[in-house]
Amino acid sequence: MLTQSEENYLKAIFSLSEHYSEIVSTNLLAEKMKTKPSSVTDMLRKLADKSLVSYLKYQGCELTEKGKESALQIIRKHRLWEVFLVEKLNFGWEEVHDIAEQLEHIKSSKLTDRLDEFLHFPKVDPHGDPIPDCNGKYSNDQKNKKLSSLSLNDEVMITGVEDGSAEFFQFLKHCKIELGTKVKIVAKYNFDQSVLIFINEQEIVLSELVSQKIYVQ
Amino acid sequence: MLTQSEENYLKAIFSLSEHYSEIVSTNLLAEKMKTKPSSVTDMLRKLADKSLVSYLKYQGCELTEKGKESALQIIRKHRLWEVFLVEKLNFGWEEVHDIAEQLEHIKSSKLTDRLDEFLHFPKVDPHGDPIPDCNGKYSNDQKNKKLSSLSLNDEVMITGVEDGSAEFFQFLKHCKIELGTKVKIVAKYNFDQSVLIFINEQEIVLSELVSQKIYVQ
DNA sequence: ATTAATTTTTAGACAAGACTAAAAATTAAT
DNA sequence: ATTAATTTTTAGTCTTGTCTAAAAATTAAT
Repeated sequence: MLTQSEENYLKAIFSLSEHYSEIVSTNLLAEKMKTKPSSVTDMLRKLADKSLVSYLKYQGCELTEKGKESALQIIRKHRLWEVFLVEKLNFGWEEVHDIAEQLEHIKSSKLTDRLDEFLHFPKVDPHGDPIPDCNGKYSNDQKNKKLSSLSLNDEVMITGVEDGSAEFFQFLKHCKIELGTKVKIVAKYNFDQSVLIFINEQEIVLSELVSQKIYVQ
Repeated sequence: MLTQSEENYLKAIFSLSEHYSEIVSTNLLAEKMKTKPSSVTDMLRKLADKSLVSYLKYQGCELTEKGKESALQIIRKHRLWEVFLVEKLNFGWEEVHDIAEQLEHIKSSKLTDRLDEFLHFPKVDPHGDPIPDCNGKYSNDQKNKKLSSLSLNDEVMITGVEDGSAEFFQFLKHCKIELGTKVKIVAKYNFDQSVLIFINEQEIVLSELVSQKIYVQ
């Protein structure tokens, strides 16, 4: 049985090896976990003892198959609860993360599977991230094309956003940028890589940073 | 902010002072918490430091107003989640307790209130226990008359059951005893205080112990 | 009213998870 | 190829919540 802390480490390692490299360094993990490298070393030993990560002193760590499976189950729970909070309890995008962060640690696979069924087996969470099924399988075609990569006059639909700060979500909310919203590229400015888009019957400018955090299809 | 352990102690003290006496002894609390009296003493100091209980060495403890409020909020969450599990996710009586035991520690009063609304402000949980409102107020008229106190030919409806073991709930399920089920007393046997009841088109005998754990109106 | 039995508290220890400061290993730089 | 800078680990400490064993207080019994 995993502690909450162990679960959080697994999730962090999974996320870092997805976005950076397979092997995750102690310092990077410490930064992600908002803790000290020495604490990370301690925890990596424990996770290695439980065969959840392979860990070599001074080399970094990597999830084992068992570790990956555990991580995916936690991610599954996190994203299902986010769907529940938004769809059933009318929470906003920006509010759900912290609550789901708590709910993801509830231990009952029966609860998870019943929740999945109750929500009609959603494929993505409210940010467009894929939800692993009960076997940990998921497809990630929702979040492969960034808004920043589009050409002039392209017309697309928003399918996801990068995990961001509450303030970022607040901004999206203000612009009424939601999953499923239709967007057209009206202009691209090379001097700062910002884009002018037509969305919800009006035009708005998105900075390069923002346009790289929005996924479309 | 309370730890999960502190919350569990508050809940236990609340329950014991309801069922036994206002002032709760260290040993009784230790038994309820399935821990040692010395651990209880340690925790009572902490809770007293936080003004959640009043505690006098060798005398026992009692919840303060603040402690009572906290306990009621935890109980509110526990019972709302039980309703959710039974009503929305089709769990059985006997399965919900352990999961609700985890869910009750999720910290977000907004979540609790939204859940309450989503469930249409239920007054009682699946066992007939009253659910405190967001101010901690509740009425306890559902669980004041025991089935064991009825007279011959009385016809009543089941409004609650005592908190019991999974095996007890299994037994109730087997007899199809649910909240709202109609019952008639067909016979009372003085030699062992058991009762013969007519329920769901058939007659069954309930032992004294069982009939004392079922509430009616 | 002493003694005996019970209850409760103290003292000291342990595991988990975190921290600081110092040491060791690795990587980068001249 | 040494030295310097960086990264990572070790050693020792702290807090929370638990435990055991022993001491102190309370209650019961003769």
